[in-house]
Amino acid sequence: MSTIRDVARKAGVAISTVSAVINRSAPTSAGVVTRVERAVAEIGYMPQRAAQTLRSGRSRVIGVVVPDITNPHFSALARIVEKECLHAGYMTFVYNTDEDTDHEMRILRMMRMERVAGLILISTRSDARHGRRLQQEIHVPTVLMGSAVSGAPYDFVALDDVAAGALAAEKLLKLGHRRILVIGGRPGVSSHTLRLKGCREAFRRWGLRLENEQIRCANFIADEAYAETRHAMAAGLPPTAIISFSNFMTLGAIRALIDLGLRSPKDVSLVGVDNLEWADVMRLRPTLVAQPIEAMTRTAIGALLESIERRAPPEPRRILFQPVLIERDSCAPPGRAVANGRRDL
Amino acid sequence: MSTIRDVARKAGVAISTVSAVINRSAPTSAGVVTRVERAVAEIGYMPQRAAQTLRSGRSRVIGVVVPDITNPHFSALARIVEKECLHAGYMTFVYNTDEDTDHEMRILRMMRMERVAGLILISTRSDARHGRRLQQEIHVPTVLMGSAVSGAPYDFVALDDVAAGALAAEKLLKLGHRRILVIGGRPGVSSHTLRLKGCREAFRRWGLRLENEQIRCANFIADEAYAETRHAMAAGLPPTAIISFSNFMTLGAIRALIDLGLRSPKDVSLVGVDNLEWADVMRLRPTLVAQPIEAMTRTAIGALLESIERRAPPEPRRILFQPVLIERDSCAPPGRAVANGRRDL
DNA sequence: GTGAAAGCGCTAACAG
DNA sequence: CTGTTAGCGCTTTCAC
Repeated sequence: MSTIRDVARKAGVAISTVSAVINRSAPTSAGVVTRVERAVAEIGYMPQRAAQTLRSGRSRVIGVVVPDITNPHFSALARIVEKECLHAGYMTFVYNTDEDTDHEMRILRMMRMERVAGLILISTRSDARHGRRLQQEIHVPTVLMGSAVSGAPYDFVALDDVAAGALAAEKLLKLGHRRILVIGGRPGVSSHTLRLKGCREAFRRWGLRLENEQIRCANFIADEAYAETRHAMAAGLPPTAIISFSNFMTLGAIRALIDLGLRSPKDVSLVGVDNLEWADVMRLRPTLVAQPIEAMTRTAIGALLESIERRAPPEPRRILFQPVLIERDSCAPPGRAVANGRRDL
Repeated sequence: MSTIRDVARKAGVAISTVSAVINRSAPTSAGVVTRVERAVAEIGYMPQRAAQTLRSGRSRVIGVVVPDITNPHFSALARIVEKECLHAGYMTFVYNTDEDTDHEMRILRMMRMERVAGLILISTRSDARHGRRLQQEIHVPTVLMGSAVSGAPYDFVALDDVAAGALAAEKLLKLGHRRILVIGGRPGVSSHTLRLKGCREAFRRWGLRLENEQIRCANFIADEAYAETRHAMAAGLPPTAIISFSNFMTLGAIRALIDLGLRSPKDVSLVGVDNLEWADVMRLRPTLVAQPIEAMTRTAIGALLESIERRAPPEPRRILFQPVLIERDSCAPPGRAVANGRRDL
């Protein structure tokens, strides 16, 4: 593997000139540039990142920490981050927490060892104690996505979760549903808490109350949502409608409904939060509250790169995006079938 | 950020001793070990990877190059690689080629700059010219997955594509289908070519011939498969069955069939290659030829780590896994509906 | 076991 | 613009 010295020798210039040409870090004459570039090409020289990083103290790598890359929501996010970063000359380390806080910490420590230049973090908890641990582990510009963390001084880019919860609940309330089951995520995660808050507020606006018995937490896991749905529908007085707080849980609920031989919206209505790419080929075409994932991610990475470049960390910003209701076939007034021109389930 | 000197000073030992303790690279007494470890903990010391890499010439990072992380097949793969690598003390760089050969080369060059210790590569082409370019760009142990590359001296771990193609075709042929449309991937990619070969062989075994008009390449892209399906089904004499060579293309075909108001297996049968996690909640529950993705990936990463550790690159191996037919509701004899106890479409 | 010392390849500062 | 130089933090000899 050739070094910068070889290039300098070949091009007949000084080492520092080669460095200047490569990094455009000092003015260079056109003639020198071409000579250096030719030498680089001939030798097949590539700067050694480890040496650059060691010497400069900056790493040109951004860490992306997500719950589960297998979830289309996060793989879409990772994809966008990768592209934007590449464009800005950064590479990305993508890691999964599996929604496990200890593992999150372990990954953050690894990221620190790698001296990543910045972090995009979808954290597993939102409490202040977690915020403190985060600050202990993180020493680089960071933007939080998805769920906020109390007291953590980082930019936060996410869906307006209160609005999302409200949108889902309103849709059902308006149709006349009252016995609504909410399949929530995980207590302690702001996206769960705030969506729930949105639901509660919607109920209140209708002069109603969302009772605790109507809320079941499925930890954002499809199988748990499946179990909760089956259990709820088997009860003496089953819900007439279901709200699910995430894509995988919506899928779990759909599977449960199908396995029970229930139809939607005839037997039960359903609204899920998060987009589902192939919703329209499903037996039960769910009405969904979608997030503008691309815009959100671009904004996040933009904010991150900005705070990396000008090294002074600013006042933490909170940037919220509005959810969009995408209507399909899973909602109708309770207790009767609907004829909307589409066959359902 | 503290350095190894700080630790040495704090623990009252030599720098080289600290290094020996951390890397277990030389015998050390128990007393020294505890003293060093306490010092590390107290200071919060973390070795700087860039310095380790620079000095040792080894990087502890493995590059993973996939077509599209958004495809569940590849995100599952990435997940498994990440976990296995972490276990072995490696990190992973995951990058998307977007099925673009130039971009693949660009990524490989980046990987080289990063001095990755090894590569898991799902390449975009299989021809010998590509094999030569690969060898120019790659200078580390590598294992190819998914599609082979002619003349490239790397281990290859994949599905037995000929068997997969044959399995799909046999299933349909056995039911009596003759007008079968094959929605292929991309010419020049071995997974496409070999699956096609499998189909051809199956036809031959039945004394039939798969005509070129029956084959349409959709480049592994859902939208193109959608278009091909719509087009084929609108023809004067539409196919009675469809074979799709990848998960996204199967989804595209399903969407097309649904949009056309066609039912499966009543109007047309369908077999797809690749698993589809949520196949059972789809309007059209497709029979699929599945790959044992987890076993394949574990094998690949095992082979890679092995050739990284003992540095002599061995004879390239080819390890093939057998496909498994997962039957659902999308297959029946041509020209008549089937009553199998499940409602379809 | 210890301590000293030589770089890995690069950047950045400096005097010419 | 050039050439020289001093490290960045670590691993790895080597003599003790």
